[in-house]
Amino acid sequence: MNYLFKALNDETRRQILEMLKEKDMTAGDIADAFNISKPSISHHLDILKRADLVSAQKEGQFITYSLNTTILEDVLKWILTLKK
Amino acid sequence: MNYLFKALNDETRRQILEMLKEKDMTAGDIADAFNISKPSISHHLDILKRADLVSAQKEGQFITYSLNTTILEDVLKWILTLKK
DNA sequence: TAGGTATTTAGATAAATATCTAAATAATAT
DNA sequence: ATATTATTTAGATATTTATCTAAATACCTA
Repeated sequence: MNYLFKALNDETRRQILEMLKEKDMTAGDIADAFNISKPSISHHLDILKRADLVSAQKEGQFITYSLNTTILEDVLKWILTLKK
Repeated sequence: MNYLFKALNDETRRQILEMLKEKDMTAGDIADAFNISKPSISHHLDILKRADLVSAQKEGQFITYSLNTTILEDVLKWILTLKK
């Protein structure tokens, strides 16, 4: 739960998730969408991956990232229990 | 949205919300439930208040905090849009 | 195998944050 | 009025985190 909230607590990472909602993207394409260095984006992707919010598929030279929404169930449940 | 996720990104603060779900509590009672100094808890309560996740009612010498779940709708909506 | 492209890892740095103690504020009670 | 209790504010510190540049790794192609 901690990892999840940590991963979601960053505007850049949330935007990455929103982009991946539309379509799978390579690390490079994701990085190009931001005014942030590739290593920094790589770090953000790593955090998202550790939180299981995205998955990575190596395709030759490229690494394609996909959104994983199943883990979001946990957040949803937690919030819903608060709302009684 | 940023404030909200920031506020939720802390185990202590999430526990406070869970406690307030059960019943309203004074700052002191909340602080007593943790192994953390009162000023630190006061700071956490301030962050929750700024995020509009709790409200505070002054009752004489005491300040009673209550959970405010309406703002959680925003988080729910954001997550649900990700889930398509 | 040599060179190019995609991505990550390593190491450094500045900013944000959680925590503490001490002091300030505010209300109550003697 | 003074002391006591509840809470916050101020200031300091250690840890975490987002970012950068430079270097390493991995794959592809000629």
